[in-house]
Amino acid sequence: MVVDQLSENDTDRLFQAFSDATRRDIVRRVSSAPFSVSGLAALYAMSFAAVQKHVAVLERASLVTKEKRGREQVVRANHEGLQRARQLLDEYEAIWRERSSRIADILAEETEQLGDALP
Amino acid sequence: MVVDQLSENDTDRLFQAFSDATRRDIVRRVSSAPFSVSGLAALYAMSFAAVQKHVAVLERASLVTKEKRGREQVVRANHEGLQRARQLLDEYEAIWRERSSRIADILAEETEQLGDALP
DNA sequence: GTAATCTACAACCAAATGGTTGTAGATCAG
DNA sequence: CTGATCTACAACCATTTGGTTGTAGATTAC
Repeated sequence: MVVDQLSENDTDRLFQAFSDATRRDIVRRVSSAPFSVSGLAALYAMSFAAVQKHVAVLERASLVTKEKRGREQVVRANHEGLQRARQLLDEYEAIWRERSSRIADILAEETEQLGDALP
Repeated sequence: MVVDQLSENDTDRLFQAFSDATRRDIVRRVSSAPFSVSGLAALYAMSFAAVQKHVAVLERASLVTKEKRGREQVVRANHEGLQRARQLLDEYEAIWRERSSRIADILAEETEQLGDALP
């Protein structure tokens, strides 16, 4: 499926975006209030251009949006990316739980047989 | 309460580990059943050494464990890493929801005032 | 015992990543 | 109008990443 192939790349970008402490901090900040790019840049010990790149990475990952507002660019949280990331991890959790419960079933069965064998 | 103090580097590694399609597939596979490293390697169009490295990345991220079993190395899902990742995303979600509800409150207040102004 | 299998690890390579500086175009303030 | 501010983007650099091949040590199978 072409859709899946494309979304694999999207997923790569999504988790890649989360794999940097500065970017995670930007996500937190803009999740509670909008920031301009320069407003964000003022928060970190790195150049404006570096922060600009981090924001671009987050935008490509659908974790933030940018909106031109006069000469500023307003950065806001984009819930879409976060939602997708959470959903993916939920799927892995579901797979894990399924195996967990299969194991639990087997243990219960063994316990039952043990119960049969003992008076 | 300081339940799980996760260093920024640990978090980097965690999400970095998820940012590759092969590694995500390995996580899914070993979540439903244990695999040897060579058993995993047989699934992908890349060298054994490449898969070995992917498994090592997942192990450092606490997403899988390896256990020597004869000459094989059995790879299993490690729920710890997945849980941490989910918890982190839950925190971002909480921050976002908080802002969301603040905005909803403001809108409700405005609607109320509008109601007061209109007969 | 010998051969096949499984793993570890080193050395190497191309591409991506995260940072820098510098330049230039818009927009706003006084 | 002029200067300050905000952004975009290019060029460059060091390090990391994801892959390769090759070698060597255990363990298992016959």
